Amino acid sequence: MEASYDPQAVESRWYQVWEDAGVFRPEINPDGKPFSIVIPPPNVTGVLHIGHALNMSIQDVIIRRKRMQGYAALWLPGTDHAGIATQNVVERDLAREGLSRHDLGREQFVGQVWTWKAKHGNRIKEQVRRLGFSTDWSRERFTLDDGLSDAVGHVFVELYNQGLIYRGERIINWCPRCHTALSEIEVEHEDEVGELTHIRYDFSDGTGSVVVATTRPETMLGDTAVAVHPDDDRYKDAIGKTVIVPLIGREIPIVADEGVELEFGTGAVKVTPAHDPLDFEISQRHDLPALKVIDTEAKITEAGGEFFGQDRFEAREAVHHALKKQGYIVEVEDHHHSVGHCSRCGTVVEPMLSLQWFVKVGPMIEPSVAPIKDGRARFVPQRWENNYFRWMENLRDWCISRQLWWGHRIPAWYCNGCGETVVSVAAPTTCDGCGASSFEQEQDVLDTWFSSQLWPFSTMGWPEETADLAKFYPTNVLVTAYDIIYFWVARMIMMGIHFTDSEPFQDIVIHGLVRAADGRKMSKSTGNTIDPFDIADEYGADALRLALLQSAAPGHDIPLNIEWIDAARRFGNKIWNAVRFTLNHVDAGTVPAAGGYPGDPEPADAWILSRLGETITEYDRLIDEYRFSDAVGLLYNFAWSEVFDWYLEMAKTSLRDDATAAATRQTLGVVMRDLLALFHPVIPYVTEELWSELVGDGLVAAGTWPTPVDVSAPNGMDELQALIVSVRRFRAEHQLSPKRTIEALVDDPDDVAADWWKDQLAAMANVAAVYTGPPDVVSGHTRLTAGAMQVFIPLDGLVDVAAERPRLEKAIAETEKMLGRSHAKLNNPNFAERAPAEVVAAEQQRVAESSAKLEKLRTQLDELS
RNA sequence: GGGCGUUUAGCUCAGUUGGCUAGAGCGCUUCCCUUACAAGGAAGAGGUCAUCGGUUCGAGUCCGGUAACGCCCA
Repeated sequence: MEASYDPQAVESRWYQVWEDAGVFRPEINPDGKPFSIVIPPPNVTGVLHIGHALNMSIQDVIIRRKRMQGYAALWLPGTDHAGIATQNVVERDLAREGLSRHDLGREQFVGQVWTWKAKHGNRIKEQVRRLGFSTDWSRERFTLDDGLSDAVGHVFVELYNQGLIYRGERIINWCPRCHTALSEIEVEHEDEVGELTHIRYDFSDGTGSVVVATTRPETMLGDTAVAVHPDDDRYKDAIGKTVIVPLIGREIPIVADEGVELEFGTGAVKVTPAHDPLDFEISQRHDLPALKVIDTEAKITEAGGEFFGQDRFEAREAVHHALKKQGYIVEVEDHHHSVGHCSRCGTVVEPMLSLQWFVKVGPMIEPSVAPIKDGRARFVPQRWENNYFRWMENLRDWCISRQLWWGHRIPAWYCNGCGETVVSVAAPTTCDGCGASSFEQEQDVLDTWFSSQLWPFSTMGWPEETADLAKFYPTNVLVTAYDIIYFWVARMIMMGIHFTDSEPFQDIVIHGLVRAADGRKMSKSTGNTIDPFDIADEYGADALRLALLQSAAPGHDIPLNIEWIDAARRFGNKIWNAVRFTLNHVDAGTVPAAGGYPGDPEPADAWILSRLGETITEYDRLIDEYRFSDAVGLLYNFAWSEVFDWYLEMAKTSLRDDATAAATRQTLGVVMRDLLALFHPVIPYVTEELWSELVGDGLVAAGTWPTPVDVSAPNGMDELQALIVSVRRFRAEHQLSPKRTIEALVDDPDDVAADWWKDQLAAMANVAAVYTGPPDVVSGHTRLTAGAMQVFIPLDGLVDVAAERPRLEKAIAETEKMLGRSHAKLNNPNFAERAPAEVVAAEQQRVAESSAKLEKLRTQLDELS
């Protein structure tokens, strides 16, 4: 083995081995209980970012452990087709050649996208492998696969037949750049400072005017009413009158509607039904016409008169200018409001009246909330369920049609004879209405989320009743960041309940977003992204995974600091070297893959085995509770602070003695082996490599999960460790070289430690101890205590007696303070009365210990002089 | 405007049934190249747990108010 750990060499070696051995297929544990996770499918156009790395690191910990525990564990990978994003990418390529998708035509364009996907779609797959994630590639899925597409068609037709999908004219969010409708959640709202323009609309009878306030003056071109609140005294008399739209000259009514906010602006609002959702609702209630003044290019339509053809923002200026010139502008004030942007391209979305397909969500809300309410499925951490409930309660019908070519084409046909709409998976042959046999298929495709909402079951073959579906659905866990609870999680629950009569997963594990070290969101535009593959190349995939998991406190964002990754990398080197040390004493490949604990361990061996058992129990508990940060922290500290810093050092002493070496060699081997197994789900590469050195039999990836060892710690270990630390501290305070052996007398009146620790004290603190009991004359010694045990160090010739004084005085002061605190507690009658007995007992114990210590310290101070 | 979250060591963060003498990593100080590891070891300094009030024998932890910051929704 190399003296230091080289992640690159190790991490390129193992993935293929795992795959070839079929480790990632549930079939490796044919008799195991099924356990399944479906991956949140990344976007096929994309590259994995550090958020994916976190998301998948968590899933890998869960699934690798379950696999080692003997479950038939399935982690199903795949990607989604990301309608807009993918189409955009290919269109961009075309644009470079001066072409648009319309030059190619639909069929050829879609072919081109498939070609692109074949060429670049494997990138993600390679990245997933690079980071060591143990997905079952034999079950990889893509949302546009035949099977998944069948599921989409089936669901669309069913929902349509159940009256839960309809086509209608509604206000939708239109992206003028992507040229498609967007759903509410594809719109990102950003606070912006705009202007609230107050415009005067004169009554047509010349008796006065009302002033309306708007953030979008250009939409006035499409006004078909002015609305006020029915309870607004200011406008009581105006209701029923008509006003003239400035610049346009159209006469429009003033209506009373409860939807108007009394406090906003002047209390009177202009109503533009074709370009504002609220206005559209008002128009429905008052039977007002909707007039489109902005087209799909975000340009003013002919209805906009002299502004025809202008871009909407240009028109805003122009309209404002014209109004001002003609004296209609009463006031302009700064105004903070939120403006919707296309989540894909950042363009300001245009609310627009449009004929689209919608899912009627109302009837599905209650059934989707129920499983969370009654605990059949749960969010971890639980607080996310509130967000879920709130969102579900406010759910509006979901616009699912997209004016794209890349995606599932809507299975609706329009009869060329009578215009009848036929919804069916296969193209209809004859029209029921008119008997015609010529149909035109709907041009639009479905929102990508429409297919990914089926992911947990469509990937397993649904609606076919496949073996996988029977065995692995519903899945056990879903792991995702909180930002797509609405987009995705809620819809999967909705569809899972509706179509499979089962919640698609039991535990919904929500994690945070990985942010830049300064806490800001990572984004390409601010240029503060960290590429997980750069990290993997420089520090190793294991280091990245370890750092992410250590930081992954449930549901909280993670500011990613490169120092953490560096620390994680150093851990790899540390465990590497610990195994290297082990192999100096244990023959390579001789440690059994499981079991093999010594029957008669030496004291230090017994101690570490007992601590190992406790650690396993706690580690299991924390992972079962999805507290990955705590779990990994626990194991990390156990490995480094206890196994490496204490046990390996104590083992050296035992290994030198033929009488004790055998048990320690055995312990060393199994403890290191179990550590590798426990760490494997977190840092799979280095542990697999070290396993191959140490165990030489099978793969840890297909190994057995350790179970707690039934061994008790020997008496006296705590005291021994405390004494060693005390001696080292004494040495440091008095600048005594570690090489200088300290002579000491040791007293162990209760015989807590027998005499096994004497060699340890010598090796770990360079103390030549004589085990005698206290010296005849204690004066001139300093005394280090731990419990009942004491070490007497003669100061003569070692340190100036006076130099010990400050140390003792400080220790006395600290002990007095502690004693005082304990006394105060115990003197409080309520404490003794109301606190649990064990707490009181512990406090009394503490008093006893502190008193004894204090007494010794005081005696010692006297003895110095 | 509504909701949620955060505020703990110089920095970034843990701290889940209230018992803490409050932890980790990095940074800092001192010593040590001891044959697993200097990508290391040993010892140490550093915190009135944002703030005010309440509940309790006991509050970083529970409740209420305030402030600052962040996120989501309107």
